[in-house]
Amino acid sequence: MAQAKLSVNTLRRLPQYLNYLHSLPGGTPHVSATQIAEAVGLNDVQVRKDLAAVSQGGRPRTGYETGLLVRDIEALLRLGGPVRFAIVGMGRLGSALAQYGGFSQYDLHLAAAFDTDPALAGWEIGGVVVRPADEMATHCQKNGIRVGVLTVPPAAAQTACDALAGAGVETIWNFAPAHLSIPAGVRVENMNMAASLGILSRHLQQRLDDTDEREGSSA
Amino acid sequence: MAQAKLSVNTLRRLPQYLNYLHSLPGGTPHVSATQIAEAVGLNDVQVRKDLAAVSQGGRPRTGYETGLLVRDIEALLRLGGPVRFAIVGMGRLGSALAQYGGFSQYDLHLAAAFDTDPALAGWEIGGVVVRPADEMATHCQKNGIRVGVLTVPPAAAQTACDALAGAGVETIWNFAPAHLSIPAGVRVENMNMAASLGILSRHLQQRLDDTDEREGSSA
DNA sequence: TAGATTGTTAATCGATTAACAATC
DNA sequence: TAGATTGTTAATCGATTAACAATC
Repeated sequence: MAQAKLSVNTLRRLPQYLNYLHSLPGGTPHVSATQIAEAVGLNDVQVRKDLAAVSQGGRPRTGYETGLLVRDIEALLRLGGPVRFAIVGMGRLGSALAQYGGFSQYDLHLAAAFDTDPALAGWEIGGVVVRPADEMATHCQKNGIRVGVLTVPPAAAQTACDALAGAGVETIWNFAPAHLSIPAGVRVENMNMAASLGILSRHLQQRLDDTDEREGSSA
Repeated sequence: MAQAKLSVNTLRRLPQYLNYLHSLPGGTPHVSATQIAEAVGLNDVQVRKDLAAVSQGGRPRTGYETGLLVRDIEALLRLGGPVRFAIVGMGRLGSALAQYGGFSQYDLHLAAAFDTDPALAGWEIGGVVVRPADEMATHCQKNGIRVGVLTVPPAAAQTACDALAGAGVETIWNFAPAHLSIPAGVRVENMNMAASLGILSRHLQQRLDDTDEREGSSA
C-alpha cells in the first residue's frame, strides 16, 4: 500500500471513524467521507485524507464500501499482530482496566498483573493471576510482554517504572500523577486523569483577562 | 497578565511540568527551563514559551522561582474556580474514578454519581451517594453540575449522553467506546482506553511497508 | 567581567483547509 | 448528461524550533 506516514492525529481519529461505522444500521453498503465527517464533527477533506492513508479508496458518487473500510481501519490499528501487556498496580483502577472488555478489539491482550501487596497475590482478575512485583522480570521476559500499564500510587510509580524497564518492557502507559525519570530505552506516555478532566472542563483555550500591564509596574 | 491564548498542547504540558516541580527536593529555590525541559523530555524553548504564558517570568542566570512557578501553573489550571462533576455509570471504571484521589488538586469535585441499576442506588462511593439515572436532571440542576463523566457500557452510552444533555451538562468525557450523536450545546470528548493503548503500543507513526503497487493490480 | 539563562523575533515544519480537476 | 463525491495540489494556519539580543 505504500502508505504515507500516519500522523498521531490521524491515528487518534481512526477509532472514532470505526465507532461510527459500527454504529451504522446492519447492511449499510456505503458511506461517504462527508457523512463520516458530519457524524464525528470534522472537516470532510480531513476524513478523506485520513481514509486515503488506510483504505483502497472510495468511488465518486457512492463513497466507500462500509465493510471494506471497517476491515481496513481495523487492520491498520491491529498492525504488527497481537500485543501482550501487563498491568502493574491492581488497585481499583488497575482492576477496572484488567476487567475492561474493550482491549481485544485492538488485539491487545492482558498477559500479566502485578502488585506489591502480598494479600493480592494469587487472586485472578481479568483472566490473569496477580503476581508479586518481584516476579516481574522473569514473568515478562518469559511471556514476551513489552508493554506495561502503570496504575500504582504516585509514591510507588518510579520504582514500578524502573522494575518494568528492568523487565524489558519498552512502552509504559503511566496513570500515576507523578514525575517519572525515564529509564533508557523506554517510552513513557503519561495519562493524567485529573489534569485531562480539568483541561476539558474549564474552557481554558480562550485567553485570559486582558488587563493591560504595559507600564510594567502594578499597585 | 494579558496572556497569549494557550494552545491545548501547552495546557497538556503544564501538568507534566507541575509533576516535575513537585518531585524536586524540599527547598529547591530555583529551576531553569532547560532543567525542566530535560526532565520531561522536551525542547527548552518550548518550555520557556509555555511558562511565559503562565508565570511572571524568570531571571537570567537563576531561572524561575520554584514556589511561584508551582503557584502560577496551579492557578492557571484551576482557573474559573471549582468544577463540580458527575459520574454516570458506577461500574468498575466509574467506581475507580469516583475513588481516585487526584481530582482535588485541580479543583474538581465529584458531586454526584448515577446508575440505572437499582441495586447500586443508595450506596456511597467516593463520597457521594449513587442515585438512579432518572434523578439526573433534577439533581444536576440543583447542584450546579455542568460536567459529566460517562462510564457506562457502550450500548447505554447514547441514552446516558442524552440524559446528561437534558440535565444541562455542557461537557461530557466519554469513556464508552461507542459513537455518540452529540446533542446541541454539548461538548463531548472521547477517551478510548483500548484505542489509546493500541496506538501507543504499536509504533504506528512509522509508515507501513513500502511494497510498490504502482501497477495497481495484485495477483 | 564572562557566561548562563531568559525572552523574542524569524525560520521551519507539519497539519488543516480550500480550490479544483477527475470520475462514476 | 448532471451532479455528487473522490483525490490531489496549493494555500493557510498554527505550533515547534532556531537564532539572537537582553540581562542578571
